[in-house]
Amino acid sequence: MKKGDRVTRERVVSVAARLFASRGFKKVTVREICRTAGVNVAAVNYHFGNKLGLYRGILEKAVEAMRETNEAARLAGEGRPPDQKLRAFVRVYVHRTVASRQHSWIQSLMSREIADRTAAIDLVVERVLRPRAAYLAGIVAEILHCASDDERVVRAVTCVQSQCLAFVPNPVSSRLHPDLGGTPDAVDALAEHITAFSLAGIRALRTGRAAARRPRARRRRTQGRVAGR
Amino acid sequence: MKKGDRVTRERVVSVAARLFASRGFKKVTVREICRTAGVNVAAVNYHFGNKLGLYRGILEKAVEAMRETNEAARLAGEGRPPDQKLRAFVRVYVHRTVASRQHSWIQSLMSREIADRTAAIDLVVERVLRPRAAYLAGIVAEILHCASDDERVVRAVTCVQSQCLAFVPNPVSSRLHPDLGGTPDAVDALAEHITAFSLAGIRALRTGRAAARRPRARRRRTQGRVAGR
DNA sequence: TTGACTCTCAAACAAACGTTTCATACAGTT
DNA sequence: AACTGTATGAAACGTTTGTTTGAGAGTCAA
Repeated sequence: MKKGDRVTRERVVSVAARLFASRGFKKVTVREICRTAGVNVAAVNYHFGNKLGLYRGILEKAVEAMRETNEAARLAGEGRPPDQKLRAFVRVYVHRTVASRQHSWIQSLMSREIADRTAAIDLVVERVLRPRAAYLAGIVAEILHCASDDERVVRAVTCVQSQCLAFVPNPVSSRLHPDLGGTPDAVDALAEHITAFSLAGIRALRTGRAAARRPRARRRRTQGRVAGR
Repeated sequence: MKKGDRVTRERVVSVAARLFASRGFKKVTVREICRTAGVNVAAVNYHFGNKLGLYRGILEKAVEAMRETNEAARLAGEGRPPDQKLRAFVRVYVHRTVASRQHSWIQSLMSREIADRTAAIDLVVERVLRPRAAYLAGIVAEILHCASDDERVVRAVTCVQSQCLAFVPNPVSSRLHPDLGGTPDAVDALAEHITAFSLAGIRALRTGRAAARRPRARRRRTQGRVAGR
């Protein structure tokens, strides 16, 4: 039997992406991929050289999708004041990563890649994360009226990104909270929450007003407990 | 040759904890653990039943250490006003997770567990994460003058926790930023940053002041971009 | 000394793994 | 019809995997 010229190849990619995302590179076997896809075991080696070649192909596909998300989130706020840029970015980003079933496998794959560093994590950093961080740093710097490489900016960007990622569904979050609700309105509310929280946090860094009502005096009293183990 | 009564067992645990944390359950072989520990291959099966038994033992050790961190972070702020409680919690927590070389393997193991859900992730959720979330929820609810199960509280707690975790060193963060500096002063500054950022964010949820200058009008204009792919 | 018990060791086991092989089937070209 | 290049199939390959085995070394008590 012959399936067609590229049918097998795409079937394998589709199945493998889902399986790699949910269980990782090592735990998924070539046999399982091929059985699920309904193709022969040799298909992977024929079309992709070997198992790692298949994984790399999927990783590149994920990177491309993430780049598109970056671009869309950037365009959504183009020409607006910085706080609106941030709001637009968070909104698009959260919609895609938290809500979209279409992109959920990417987040799983990435969280695994961070822990496993199986293959080229550098590709993800250079083509996705660094540009994204740079864009957000520009926004934050504008709000704070300071340079993009200011220590406060770098930290604030990390905080904003971490908050967006904190709400992507995973085995832990689904166990901690009943359900976050995937309806567009709920996601909008979530995005607005993150934006409001972050904007207030960023602005607090301007004067350090909320930072320390009792700036230094407390420190010595709690210090002893930290080292305890 | 005989090493001693419990020497082998502890050597295996020590080596395996490090290896599992850095490369995951499936990728680490029993042979490698035993070779590194300088013991026989059969030692794992003799002392722990099988490979999974060894892994579970290590996981329980990690859970116990995390519970201690929770406790220490809670005690550090006992009897203080809520914002000081939060500050104390973040300070202890960040010191242990971000700076301490002693606890770094735990974070690696957990981030892997979230992605892999190899074994009892429920144990971690029930005994560590849920109590921690509940404690933080109490603090936030006190600041916001509302119930602990308010939607804003749940979200704010998630945001605070995500910010703390965002600064634990991992392959991505070390590639994005040159170095966060592990000196106690730098960690103190980081903890203070997170606290200031979070407190401002939480307080912004009281009135929704910073939340939406242009509450709803913008939504329709950006909506089209979200779905784009 | 004897016996029971705990622990370690080298060797081997069966299963699962990624990969290779080779025959064969199809489509397009000459 | 004959040839060529591409794709698929069933079977097998050599390795690595977690685990088991059985002999033996060490310790303690009687």
